[in-house]
Amino acid sequence: MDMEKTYNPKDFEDKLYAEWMQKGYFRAEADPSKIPFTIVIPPPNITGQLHLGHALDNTIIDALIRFKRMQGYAALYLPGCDHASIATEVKIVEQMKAEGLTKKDVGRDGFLQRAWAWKEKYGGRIVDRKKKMGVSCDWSRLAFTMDENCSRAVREVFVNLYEKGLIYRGDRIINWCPSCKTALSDAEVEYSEEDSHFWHLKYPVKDSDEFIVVATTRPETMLGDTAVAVNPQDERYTHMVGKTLVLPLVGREIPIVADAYVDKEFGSGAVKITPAHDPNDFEVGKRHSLPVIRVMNDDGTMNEEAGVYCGLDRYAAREKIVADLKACGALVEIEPHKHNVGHCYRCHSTVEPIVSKQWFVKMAPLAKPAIDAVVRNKIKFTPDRFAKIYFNWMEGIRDWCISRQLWWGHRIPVWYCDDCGKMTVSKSDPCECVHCHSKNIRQDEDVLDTWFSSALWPFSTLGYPEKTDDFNYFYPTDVLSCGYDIIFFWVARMIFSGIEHTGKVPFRDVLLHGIVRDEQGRKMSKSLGNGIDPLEVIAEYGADPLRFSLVSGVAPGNDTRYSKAKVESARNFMNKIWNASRFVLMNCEGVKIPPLSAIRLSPADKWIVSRLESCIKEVTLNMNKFELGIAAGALYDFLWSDFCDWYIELSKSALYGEDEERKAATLGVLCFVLDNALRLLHPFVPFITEEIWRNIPGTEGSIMVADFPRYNAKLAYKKEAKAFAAVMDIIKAVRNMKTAVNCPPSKKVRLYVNVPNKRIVQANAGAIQKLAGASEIVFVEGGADIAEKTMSQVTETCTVFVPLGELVDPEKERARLQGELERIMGEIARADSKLQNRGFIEKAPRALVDAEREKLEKFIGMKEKVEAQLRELA
RNA sequence: GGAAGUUUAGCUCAGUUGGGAGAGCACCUGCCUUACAAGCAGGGGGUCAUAGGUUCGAGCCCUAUAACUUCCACCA
Repeated sequence: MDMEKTYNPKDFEDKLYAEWMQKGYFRAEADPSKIPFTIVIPPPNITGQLHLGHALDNTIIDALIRFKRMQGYAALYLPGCDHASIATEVKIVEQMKAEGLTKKDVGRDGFLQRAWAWKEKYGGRIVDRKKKMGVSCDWSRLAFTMDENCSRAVREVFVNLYEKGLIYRGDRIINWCPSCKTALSDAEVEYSEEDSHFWHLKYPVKDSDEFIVVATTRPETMLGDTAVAVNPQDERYTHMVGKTLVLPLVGREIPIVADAYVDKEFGSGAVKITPAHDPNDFEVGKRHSLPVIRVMNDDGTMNEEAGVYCGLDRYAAREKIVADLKACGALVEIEPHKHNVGHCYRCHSTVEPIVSKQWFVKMAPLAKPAIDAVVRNKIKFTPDRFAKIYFNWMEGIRDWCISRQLWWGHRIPVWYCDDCGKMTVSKSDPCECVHCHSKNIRQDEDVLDTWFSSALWPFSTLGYPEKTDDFNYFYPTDVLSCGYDIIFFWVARMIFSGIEHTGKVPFRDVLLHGIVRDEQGRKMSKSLGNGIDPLEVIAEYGADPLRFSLVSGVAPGNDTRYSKAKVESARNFMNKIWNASRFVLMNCEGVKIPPLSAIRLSPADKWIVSRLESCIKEVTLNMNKFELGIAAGALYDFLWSDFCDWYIELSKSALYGEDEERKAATLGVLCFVLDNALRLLHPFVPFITEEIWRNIPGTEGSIMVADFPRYNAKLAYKKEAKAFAAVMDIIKAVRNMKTAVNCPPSKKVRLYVNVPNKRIVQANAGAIQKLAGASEIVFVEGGADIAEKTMSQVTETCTVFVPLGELVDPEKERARLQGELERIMGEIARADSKLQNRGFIEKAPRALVDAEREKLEKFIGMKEKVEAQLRELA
């Protein structure tokens, strides 16, 4: 095999992806002989740029999918994208604005044409770009929230909910975005604290000198006041309840009402009531049958009810009203005040609570089973602390406003009859009113909240409402992975929707990850300009390094920081694997490689095989626990330290030796370990593992569909691995001593070794000579039987002596040994104090106490040996 | 107002039923050792935020405090 000296992902990533596609490896079939494993993608917006959040999510999901696929599951990673009603509509409006056009100019059909054109152009692009990440999505099932099937599911669900009385239409206070000119759900409002004021206003009592002071943060809403409320227990005001106030500027007569909602202690204890523009006031208004006077238009300007202020923008009106109030003496005080202001999550305009006729989903009956499902562990959150957040939201949930005054989206399947005035709610487009059979029917102008269709994603993409084979086989899905920032928008709504419409929970596990932040820990955002385009990272470093860097060091639910240094470190790891493989494969040329079962394993072989098995165990365990960061870390350590730094180096004496059988055996072990390691690693870094794996002698086909390694207890070789430590200790000791005296590593030295297990040292003499830079190894029983002056190192398994020669200063060596002695004395003191502790002896597990005794003995032995060395030097 | 998370080496972070503090990067020293300088070998560096408690034993469990971050609520 011809391998370049450095890892160059460009040479093979695209090529391999095309090949996987062509071979159909991503396709998941409803195969009764297999167990299904399904993950649906969190559908990206068709407006969106691919960002690192997607990259993280894609990597996590793809790693899980590839892991399960290799384990023999029918693994389906279902891709798609979201029409993103508001976000897309905003983009199209911007696009038209650039051409000097408005929605009105192009009309609904013209607008939708543009939106679909946008979807064709960009929707495909964002999904396609994910291919660069190496994700093994089943592209034959690519879904879109507005495609035929998803739209059918939306209608089905809407009508069913309506018929059950769980969808209703009514006048409620909703969050209104004056810029997007649509209603928003509670979840779509983001609050942030802003510096503002309390304006204290004086409302005079009719035909009296008395007055009441109220305070407001939105003085312009006073035009819509229809009462002032006080607490019924508040003695300051009891005598005034029932009296009439005259609203300044407007002159409207409004009552003083008593309502327990008012907090006596807060402010003046009197609250102006504006039922049309405040949710609490709306409730108060209902209780007291107050008129609802809306003073604002949909675009945030004041309407005819505002009288002289009509036509002014809400903020201009505020200024003028404050000035006028001041002029007429009604303004008592302006007090600085910080308060939380709601903003549209798409355009960030300040939202206005406004009374409006909208469609709602009644949440209480849906929330209950959705809570139960998590309580009874039918759905498990990872990390489980997010279950609490979920409960908290679900338990306090209010009805969901689902109608949007937009054009791009699923149009509400309700038709109004111009003749009888009744509604027809239908899964298919009706041609007449179901009540009076009139043909004069008009469909509701509004569309549904984007999240209404996203909520159905795990089943609408699998064929629902039809009971298709796919639906029966792949649903419920297994894991839902996404960022914790969309628990409310998406996860919670999928849970109650799945339960309500399919009778089953939509997934068994919710795996949440954090946000990918920039190097300084800031959120990546357009305004900061600190966003990173994954495609640029891939172009520079490759997809595998990006994937590995994203996944290493992450824990579920935790935010993670992106840095170039991390990607570089991952790239270096890829390069390391590349070169280790190059080394193995180069040496394999022209050699018949025996299978592991035909090899008589050397101690070193058993050691690395043992390490491999424990790595398999750890990786598998952690993948199952969704601890991808730990699994990736275990692989990094195994491959770099155990395999490259130790085993490959150890293997060289055999590979460059004369013994052909041993050489072939060593290559057999190298290939065995490399093969397994690559398969373990494949879910994280699919490209490089595939590129190398298929060149390993004995492998066939694609690593994508190879078996994931299984732990084999017969290959654990625990005892042998432990014994092998003596060999490694000798090598480490010699290196250590050489460094301590500035002796070049390449300088060959004679070794004297005192070790109980001579056999294992003898068997690895070649490797020791090579790795430690030794000329010969002489076994001794102690320092005394060596004829020359030496320096020495005592390890847990052996004592190693190296002749001092002329290079070394005996004084320095004495100092070094003295330091060593102190360290050992410290260990003895630590172990001894533990063993002197009656509580420890009596209460700690027996094995632990025994281990501690063993350590103590060992250290005492080491101490004696070091002291002997010091005497020798004297 | 309620809740959650974080606090461990200079930096970024691991630390899986409590049992001798870890990695990467950075730093220092020495190496072009025939896979790899995107490398090899060796090394320095941490009262695990603070204060109590439980325990024979606490980075880990409990309580309180502090700082930072986030989510929810929205008393005008």
